[in-house]
Amino acid sequence: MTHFTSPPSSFVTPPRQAAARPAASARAVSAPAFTPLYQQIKTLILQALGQGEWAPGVMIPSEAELAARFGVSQGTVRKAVDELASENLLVRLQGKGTFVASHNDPHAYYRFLRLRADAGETRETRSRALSCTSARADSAIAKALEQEEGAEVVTLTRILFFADDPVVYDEIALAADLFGQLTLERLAAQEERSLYSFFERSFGVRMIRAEERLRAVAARKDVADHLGFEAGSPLLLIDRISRTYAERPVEWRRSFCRTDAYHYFNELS
Amino acid sequence: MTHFTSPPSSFVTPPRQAAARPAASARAVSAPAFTPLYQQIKTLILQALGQGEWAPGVMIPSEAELAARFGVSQGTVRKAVDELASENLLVRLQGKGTFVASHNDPHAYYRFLRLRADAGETRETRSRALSCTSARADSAIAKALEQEEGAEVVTLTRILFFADDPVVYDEIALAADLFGQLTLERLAAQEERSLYSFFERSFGVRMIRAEERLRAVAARKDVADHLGFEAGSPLLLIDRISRTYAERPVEWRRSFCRTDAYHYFNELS
DNA sequence: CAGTGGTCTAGACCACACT
DNA sequence: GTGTGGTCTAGACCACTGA
Repeated sequence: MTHFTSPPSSFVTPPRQAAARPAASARAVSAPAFTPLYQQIKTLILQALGQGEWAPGVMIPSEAELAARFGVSQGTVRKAVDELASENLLVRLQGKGTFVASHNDPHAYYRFLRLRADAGETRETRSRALSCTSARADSAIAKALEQEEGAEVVTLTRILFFADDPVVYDEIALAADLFGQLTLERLAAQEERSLYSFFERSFGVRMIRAEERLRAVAARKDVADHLGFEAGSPLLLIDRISRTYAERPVEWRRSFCRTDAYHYFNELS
Repeated sequence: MTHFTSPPSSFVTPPRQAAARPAASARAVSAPAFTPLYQQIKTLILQALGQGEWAPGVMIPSEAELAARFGVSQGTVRKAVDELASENLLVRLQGKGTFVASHNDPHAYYRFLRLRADAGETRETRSRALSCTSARADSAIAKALEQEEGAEVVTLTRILFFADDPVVYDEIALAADLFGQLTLERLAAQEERSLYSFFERSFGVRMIRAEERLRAVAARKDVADHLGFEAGSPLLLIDRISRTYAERPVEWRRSFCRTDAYHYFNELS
């Protein structure tokens, strides 16, 4: 399909203005706006990803194939894929192909872990699950997961160690429809690099985005005990909401972090 | 200049492989690698920015002009400008032109401020400078600013208010060669939206990147007093190093933040 | 070698903002 | 209307990977 002269294909229907624009009387404000072809392609690829057409870690079709499939030029596919790659949903490897991003990729092991040791490069982490139960969402968790208060969630707690040093205590709540089969046994048995690798491989849920809100708090007694810290000492509290495809929130997490020899690193630009 | 057939121009000298690659014996590992044209263009634009050829906020030449100036196609310039825009060094405005990013732009007022009120959208901030003196860099500040220990720096302290609520206490150290003329009077007199707007307009120094390291600490007595807080209460400590062009670090900053009704917001992807 | 992504060009036309 | 950036195409060739 060419952008200018060919009839719209059944796959992609670029809203050519004359026909696509609603009558002026139908919309008072805010023009319908023009959606570029590459954006539509991006949406189509996103849908394929969301529907699991391509599993995490596998190669997606080549640019030429995608161009043929969607009836656009390779350059247009390229722009769509470029954006998805810059959003960390795809990974391009020259000479090899384009792959679905996965938390099992070595480069992504610590994609969501901003905590670092003050000295040394070591991020040898290990976790110990403490509990895993079914529970009812309180108002904060329900709101975060966009569910009704009292909805069923799976909750778990764990400790994260940096080189055998207990540094983070996590309280996690997961959407029950996706993680209903999670048990402490399965958590203890898994040997993945990160919880998200485990979720991805065992539950087919890929976390693609997250928001964090950080605060300084005084350590609760139980948390302090887990971290070998004194109650009342300052801890970094991180509330995180993680989302999968289509922006669906599926994890709420509250982390308590020791920052006596560790810090949260962030780059601004 | 065409990529394939024309001789190299004096502006851009793409390292064509046959001639440019050093003899195998000269390098043991790690090939010299190929540098794309658009990368070279990007570097040239970056140099022009660093040398102040275009002031912050002004429009840079159109893509067609830049293409002519550098002897490449418009598409190549476009790719270079695209990347600089995605790094927040340039701002593209369809129909208007491409502009040098500035901390005076409304959309950039809070570019480096990740602190938000828990409730409400208001980020009406105001600051009060407390002190401004010349000092010697201690080892931490010297290291951050890539100077010798004991080098002269300008130090200042201030309080940042959110809607008349004192929320952040800042200790700031600045490279003396750039900010030697800064005084408490000038700080008190300035009415810019942010310190970086002020630095940009009055000292010609544009902050383009920063790194932050966050920790939870117990409030020092003096800091607590400034924030109307109790000494020993948990505060969020943020160490920031800000850089101008060519990655040069020019500001070290330590912020103590109340997080009782505010939080540090971050997005992960 | 073939297949992948990566670069570069040239040209046409669209969307948007001014004047 | 003119000028700006934005989209799209078609085609050529380069760089890298792995069989």
